[in-house]
Amino acid sequence: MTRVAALVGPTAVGKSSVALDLAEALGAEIVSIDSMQVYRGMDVGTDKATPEMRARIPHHLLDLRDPAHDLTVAEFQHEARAAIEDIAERGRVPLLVGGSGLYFRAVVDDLAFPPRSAEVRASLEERVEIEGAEALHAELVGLDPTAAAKIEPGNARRIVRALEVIEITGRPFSDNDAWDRYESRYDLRVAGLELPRELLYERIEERVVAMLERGLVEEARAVAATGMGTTARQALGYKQVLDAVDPDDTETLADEIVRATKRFARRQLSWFRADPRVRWFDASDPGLSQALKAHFSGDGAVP
RNA sequence: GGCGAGGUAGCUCAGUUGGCAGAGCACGCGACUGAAAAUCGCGGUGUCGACAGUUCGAUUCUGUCCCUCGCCA
Repeated sequence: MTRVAALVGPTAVGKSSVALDLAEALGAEIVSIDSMQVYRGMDVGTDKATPEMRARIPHHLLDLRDPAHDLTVAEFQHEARAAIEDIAERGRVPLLVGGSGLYFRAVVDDLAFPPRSAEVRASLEERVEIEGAEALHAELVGLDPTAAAKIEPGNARRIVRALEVIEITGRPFSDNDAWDRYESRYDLRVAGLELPRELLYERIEERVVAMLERGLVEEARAVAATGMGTTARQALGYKQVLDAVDPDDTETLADEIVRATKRFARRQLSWFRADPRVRWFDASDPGLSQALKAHFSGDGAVP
């Protein structure tokens, strides 16, 4: 089995800089597990690795698409696995670094993503409009009770997807039981980075201010001018810039981005906390670097 | 100093013809199957400015005081 190391955690804990040091120590190359850094031109807002960092350690899965063209989880899964194989074949260690929970599991676990159908989806979405999400949820209860039990009746997005898959594949949406198993297809070792909440929030605030200073507003407008798909369009920071009522009111803008980012960080944490494979490390610990190296190069005496 | 408006959750405010105080946001927790930086679910917020009076019962009515804002001087 291919040996894979992973570093996960919420935004702004300091994954990227730790990753560089770690990659050097492990003889690793970095595979970004980030749903937004795959878009070209979205650099300051996604805090993408700089050219200097990339020169130091090769980074994969960055700048895969123009923002106008959405990249799906399934495509990401495919590309990331290819990168992992490539790195391993060259005798180096793939180091996965990022905070996109679904993308992480898509790459590392045997999750299958049934195809999509624009027509089926469109008709389902129309029905949500007229009948309401609850009605479709009721229908899902009849078709796939297991899936229905796990999806809230108000969550139109997930209900639509479940019904779409059932219609396309003719099988229950809940068939994909790999979901609950947390069994990686690789010889995987995961480290999670965390910080006391207050500190994490402070760092988020500082980071947003820094992004604004580095020209987030200009970047967002430039990218928007060349076109943004639905996915890129909702990226934190970009969305707030583009939706701003008063573009000159930087204070309100910064405030909104900070709030959204904190909310996001919480959701990231709740995602990774649920993964039993993650071994947590305090990012403010002076001995962090040492501890991580020990964790990844040790011979498997992991919890 | 006079007149007016107001003081209720961390914030913005709603409300109670007198009967256990409620929304949004924030915050905490959770779910997560081709948009996931998405989408959705659950949860607690409290001397209702202070003191006195009326009342079985006052955040609500009355009085005094304090504070904030606006206008006038």
